Amino acid sequence: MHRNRPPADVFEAMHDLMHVYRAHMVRAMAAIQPDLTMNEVRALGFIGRHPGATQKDLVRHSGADKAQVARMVAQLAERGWITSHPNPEDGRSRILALSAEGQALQDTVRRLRQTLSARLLEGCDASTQAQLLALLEQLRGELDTLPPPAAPCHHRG
Amino acid sequence: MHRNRPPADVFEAMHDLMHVYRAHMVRAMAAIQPDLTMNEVRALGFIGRHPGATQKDLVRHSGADKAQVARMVAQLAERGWITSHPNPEDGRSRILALSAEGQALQDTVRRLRQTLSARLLEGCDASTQAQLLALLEQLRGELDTLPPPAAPCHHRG
DNA sequence: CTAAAATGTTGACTTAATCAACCAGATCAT
DNA sequence: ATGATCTGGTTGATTAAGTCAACATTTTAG
Repeated sequence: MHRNRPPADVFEAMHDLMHVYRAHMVRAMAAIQPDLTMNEVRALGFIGRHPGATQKDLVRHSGADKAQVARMVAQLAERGWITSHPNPEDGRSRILALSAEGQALQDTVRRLRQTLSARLLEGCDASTQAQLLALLEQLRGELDTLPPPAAPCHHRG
Repeated sequence: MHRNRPPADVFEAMHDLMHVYRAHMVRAMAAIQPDLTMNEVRALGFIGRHPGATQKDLVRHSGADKAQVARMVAQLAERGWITSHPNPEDGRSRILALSAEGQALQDTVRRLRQTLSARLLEGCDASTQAQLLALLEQLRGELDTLPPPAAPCHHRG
């Protein structure tokens, strides 16, 4: 058991890697902000990366149900991490943005993640790192060109 | 919105990629076996890859609660995907293995995953693919050397 | 103007995950 | 051996997460 034989394909390897990475992040996050889910961290990241985004965008990106996103957003706003202003261009939707505290937290998370990834990649030279990153983005680009799935995904990640 | 600016670090890129990949897999799996969770698929994969594994091994690998693993295993056995024989070397534990149906399903899943990954990687030459795979495994190896997290992770993957 | 679609919100419900107590088989100390 | 302790596994209760359907409001199409 626990033979750790090499995985058969890229996704299996990546999945395993993400699993371990996730565990590390969860642990580190728990030390900083215990009452913050990984989903919430991810939502904060998206909002920070996409200023002016609306809830619908978050729904599309996260793949989660819109009801669930609504609740998460409400809670994040209630806890002061994000703001949610009405959209002047569309009376139905609301524009999301990080609050100052949310921005600070987001910076902390990003620093944490970069520290972890730097620690991982310190064995590789710069060109290998760059190649890996480029490759990952290329892969995602190709995945996006494939017919998108109709069913909502469970995500968690 | 949906600017898709390049992610800042490897994990963000990998996370996004895994997200899209996962959605594809979920969709494909739903067409084959609608009543099968990704967690269950992953458990089947682990059992298939680690013959003679016990529930404890699955707990350690998946990071899920042992109660949850017990329930999942029970359900998988009830549905005929796996068998669960008593361990002759330890009266408490039970040895897990794929049934014939489970093995067949596992093969289907593996083929599916490999098709998807092949489709993704067809743009890369063989050496790049090999390098990516090696890099991923190296990264996981390094992650494993870091102090393991105490808290159980939510996984979903 | 009306009909249909889109965005969010809410409530009821199902599923997954967590926690704690527990049992039986192993381990260890004496 | 005997009892204390530990381990793998099971069960029940509780909590969190995710899903589904109905609704209000606004926008868009015809």
